[in-house]
Amino acid sequence: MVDSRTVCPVHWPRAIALVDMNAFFASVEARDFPRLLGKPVAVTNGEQGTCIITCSYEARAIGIYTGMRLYEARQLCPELIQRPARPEVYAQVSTEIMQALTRVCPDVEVFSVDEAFIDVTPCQRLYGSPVYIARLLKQAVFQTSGLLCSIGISGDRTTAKYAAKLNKPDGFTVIPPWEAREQLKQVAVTELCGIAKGIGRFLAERGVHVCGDMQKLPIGILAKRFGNPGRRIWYMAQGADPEPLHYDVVAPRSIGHGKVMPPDTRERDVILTYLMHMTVKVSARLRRHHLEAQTYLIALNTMQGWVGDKLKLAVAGNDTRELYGLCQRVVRYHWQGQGVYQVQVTALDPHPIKQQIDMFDVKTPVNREQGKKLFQAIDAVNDRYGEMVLTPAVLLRRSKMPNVISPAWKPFGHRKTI
DNA sequence: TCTGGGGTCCTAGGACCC
DNA sequence: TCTGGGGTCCTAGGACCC
Repeated sequence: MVDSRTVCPVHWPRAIALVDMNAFFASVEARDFPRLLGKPVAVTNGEQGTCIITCSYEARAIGIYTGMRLYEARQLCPELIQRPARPEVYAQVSTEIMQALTRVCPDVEVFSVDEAFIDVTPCQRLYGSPVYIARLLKQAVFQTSGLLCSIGISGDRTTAKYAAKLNKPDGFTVIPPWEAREQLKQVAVTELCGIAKGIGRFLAERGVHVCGDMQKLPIGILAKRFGNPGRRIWYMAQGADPEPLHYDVVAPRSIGHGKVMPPDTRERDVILTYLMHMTVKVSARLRRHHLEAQTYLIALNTMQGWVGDKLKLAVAGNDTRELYGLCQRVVRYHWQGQGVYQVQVTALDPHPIKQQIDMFDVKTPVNREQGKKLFQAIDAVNDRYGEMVLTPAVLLRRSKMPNVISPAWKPFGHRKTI
């Protein structure tokens, strides 16, 4: 969908592309199981998953969408095909795609498992026009993965992202930077990445509905209410988002897992078992990345809202048993028997393991040295034979619990959760 | 439609200090 | 001990993303 006027070989002062895989997980399923091609397919977390993570375009055409309940979707479309997610496969495909993009242009920001921003500005010297480079990127994705993607290209990241979703699937949308402001004029502000309900409401109350309205609003109003992000929004609406791309893999601020459980669970043992499961996952992930944390957030979502606490270990660590000890404390002191439907265990401010000289062996519930060796052995087995092959006995009953993948998974760094 | 799961960043305001 | 002035740290909560 390239407008002929826009295919001009001039050098853009700044050129940003966004590559977005179409219905990524569902497309991988269809690629690997051709009988799914052209059919309505919904991907869920495991066979038991009741929430649709993503679905094919055939399903979307019927009105099915991400986040929908499976039973609801089946009412719309009885012949809907459910596929359990295969996180390891998606992770692998994603990694290969990101590497392929990097070979075309080195300046790639991995935005999520199925999206990447590419700053193609410098590559213009090598390849020529940004439009041509975008073609190369699209080709690279297809040659590597056999999958189609949508590309948006413009002079800033927000406009590029907006462009990418204009023609899906298999889109190719160019908005030259000098046309961005004009083309956004009639676009609802909430279409832009970064403006959701809260900010959208604030803007609407001030008469700003489409991007063109933003000029009526002094930037200072947004800055006062939302700080720097507010200031950025003002520019975004005019096709001039100043935000640069971020290439560094930064250390994570938190590492956590949560799980929704049967509603109104009141059995202490069941709650503790779920917490144990989250504990095993969080601590294993910390160890895999050679991280530890001192503070953990442990919380239960009850019918009356969240209860829980941030608890500190005497010394930063990642020992499953110590962490579980914190969970027991939270249940003992913060839970009064209310119905629980969700548990959460999160390590806050994880940092690389510090080699400490334990001159005064701090009194902790477990022997740290021994614990370290034990978990090194457990992790080694699980790395080789699959997650949770070796796991606390109470979790065995639940061992069918699937690995989940979130669209926020990134192929590099710590957000690799599987 | 929100009970899927996993994250990020920012701000206001209180406590505390000199 | 009478609306000084400036700084830090921490937390809760809001907003947003895929």
